[in-house]
Amino acid sequence: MVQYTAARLDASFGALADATRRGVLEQLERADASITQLADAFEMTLTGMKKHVGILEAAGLVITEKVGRVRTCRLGRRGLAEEAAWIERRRRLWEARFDALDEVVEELTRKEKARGRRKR
Amino acid sequence: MVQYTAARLDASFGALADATRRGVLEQLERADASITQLADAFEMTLTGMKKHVGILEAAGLVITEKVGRVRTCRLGRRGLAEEAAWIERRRRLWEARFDALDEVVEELTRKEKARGRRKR
DNA sequence: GTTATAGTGAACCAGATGGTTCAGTATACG
DNA sequence: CGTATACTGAACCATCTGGTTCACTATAAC
Repeated sequence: MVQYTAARLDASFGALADATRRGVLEQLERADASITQLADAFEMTLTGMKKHVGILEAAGLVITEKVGRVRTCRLGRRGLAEEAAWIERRRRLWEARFDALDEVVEELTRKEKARGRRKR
Repeated sequence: MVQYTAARLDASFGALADATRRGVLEQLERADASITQLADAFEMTLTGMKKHVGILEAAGLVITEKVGRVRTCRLGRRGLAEEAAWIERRRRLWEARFDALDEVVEELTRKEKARGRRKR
């Protein structure tokens, strides 16, 4: 699952659109953790935290493994490559667009000044 | 508004978690557009599209200006800098974490092989 | 074998989301 | 002036979200 780009971006941006889930990811950067540990860290019920982990897992950002009665969560190896690529693409194109706009503004300003010199 | 990081990331990742809204951004990369044009392009009611634009605007990704009866939408200058930074940070830290893990695995593999040589 | 721990699943809740329709208002056009 | 266009706002709808509680299962620990 989480394979076609549009659905994948829906899932992962959706997963990132929540401060608790972003916090969980940052937590897992430091160390793998059980559901209980995460629930404690974010002052939430086990059930609530399990839902968050489920969303992160469905988005492919986290993987979990249950050993005995403990489910350990760790960062998914897939990471955020696709998301980063999408955003970077936007940034590059937007900047190009803004630069073009800036030129127009500059041009107008130059003409305005020239007109000012002539008229005033 | 859209100023403090956590709330800003909530808003912008939330805005990006929808294919229509991502599509609108890509559309605006090519040219500014009115609500009507966007609604047509995405086969949606005016009202529906206005809501999407509202969400993008609240996230600071789009700015709009109404002249006469037409509201023109364009890309917001703020762009996706903060979002890109957050994601890139994650990527760098995750890679470091995976590299560390890889070393452990490699170490174990090496030991395993050495043991194999001795015993077999 | 009893008890404590870790997680799971179902059901519920209030509020958000993604859409619609319908009834306006404001502006442009002839 | 009268009509068409472009948007706006309110209300409604089904579904999803983020959270809870409660009842249950599976595993550890004594």
